[in-house]
Amino acid sequence: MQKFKAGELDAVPGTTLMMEGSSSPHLYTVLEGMGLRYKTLASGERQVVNIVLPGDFIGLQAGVMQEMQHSVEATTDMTLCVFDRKDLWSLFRDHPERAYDLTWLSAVEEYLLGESLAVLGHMSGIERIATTFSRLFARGSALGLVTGTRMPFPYKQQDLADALGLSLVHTNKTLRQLRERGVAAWRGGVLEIMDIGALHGIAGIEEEADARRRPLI
Amino acid sequence: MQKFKAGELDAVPGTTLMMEGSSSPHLYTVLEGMGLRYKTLASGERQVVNIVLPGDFIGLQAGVMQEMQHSVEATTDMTLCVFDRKDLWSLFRDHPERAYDLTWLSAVEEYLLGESLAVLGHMSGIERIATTFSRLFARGSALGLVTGTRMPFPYKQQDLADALGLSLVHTNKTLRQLRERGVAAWRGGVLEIMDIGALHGIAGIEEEADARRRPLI
DNA sequence: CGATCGCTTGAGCTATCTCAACCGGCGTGG
DNA sequence: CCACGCCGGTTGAGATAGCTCAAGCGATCG
Repeated sequence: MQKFKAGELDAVPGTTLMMEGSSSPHLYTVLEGMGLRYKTLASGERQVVNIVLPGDFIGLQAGVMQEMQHSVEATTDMTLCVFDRKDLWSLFRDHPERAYDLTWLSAVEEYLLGESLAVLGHMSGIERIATTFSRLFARGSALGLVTGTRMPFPYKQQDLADALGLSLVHTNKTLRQLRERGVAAWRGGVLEIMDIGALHGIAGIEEEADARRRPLI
Repeated sequence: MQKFKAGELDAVPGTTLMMEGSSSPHLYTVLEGMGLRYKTLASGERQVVNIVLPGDFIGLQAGVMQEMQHSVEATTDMTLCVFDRKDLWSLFRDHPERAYDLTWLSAVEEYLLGESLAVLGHMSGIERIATTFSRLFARGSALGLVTGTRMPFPYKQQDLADALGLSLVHTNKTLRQLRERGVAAWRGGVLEIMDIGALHGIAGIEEEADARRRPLI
């Protein structure tokens, strides 16, 4: 995509990269850092749609639709690769293989959202957290963010609560349970998986290893 | 897309058009009828991801990823326009404007899933149902499915429950509430909106039409 | 006519919510 | 350098939305 790259952007924690309802002139690829993608509801509450990690593409919606339907915010310092939105069409015209990749990304995104939907729709608090930790850890592994049993997870409990549709209080108490049971501990921005078998057990993952799942990312 | 059309397919109620985990040789556009898109969870429960209406595209995931991550089933008789999966790449190569449309569709899909996520994450039972009815009615209007205050909605209560992450019993009791309050009644496969204002009120839609779309600072 | 299916309703149970308070660390201003 | 205020996290207690179990009902079908 070199010829589409318009520059690089450094963002500090708290920066809003995309605003719900607006139409950004830029699209981004995350090179470094972590963020959050979220929607703000009529009630003022926040639904975290997903966690943004390196490699993620930001702004496809704004690219093909009129405007973004969610906001994106930097949680840590981030480095982003910037593209011009207006180049998007020429990418489709001149680089079909790139366009194909983009659509693939979008399909993966859709897949992940479907998974999340199932988590919110059918799981208890502790199952939601365990599932989230498990998937996050897998993603983190693929990205080389994992060191031994730990990976950075620089969010607030409120962020996780908003992602999982749980109250802050209940999230906190459930995290404590996982900690006391020796399954996983999340403190000081670091997630430590102490017993991945137990974690999968809680998450309802039947340890089928690779029988079924192909690496998506 | 004429030149990609490979044929038409008629499906009877209950037909599985796409199977989770499989890789279909065909993609479809819905010409007529209604269906359901759903995931089956490890626990055997079902998460309805969304409702399939005429105009919807089915199978993009199978097209660009290895396999489908959800199943699609016909609820009523359906007529579908069939495409060959192997033509997908040539579409990107030779018809960028079509490829662009496809990506647009995918982005819209992602948007809808994000909305659903917010519904499951932050709304009470009655709010979920009201929101769903409201959105459905809007979609139905655009498709010309609405006659006066009614539109066909040929599903089971269990389907709605599986979509909204509620138990069947609670769904039933909540539907009764809406009926008794004179807001909406769903019987015999027909959804009737009796008081759309009240419906929006419950759904938390503030009737501001277009005023809302500019919270830019 | 029995069986099945979708819908309805009742009753009790509990996961999760809300309200409320407190605690430790950190940054800022006096 | 201290004191204060704020933020994120922690904990307790009471309230409740929604769950599960269980039973009954009417229509449709073979």
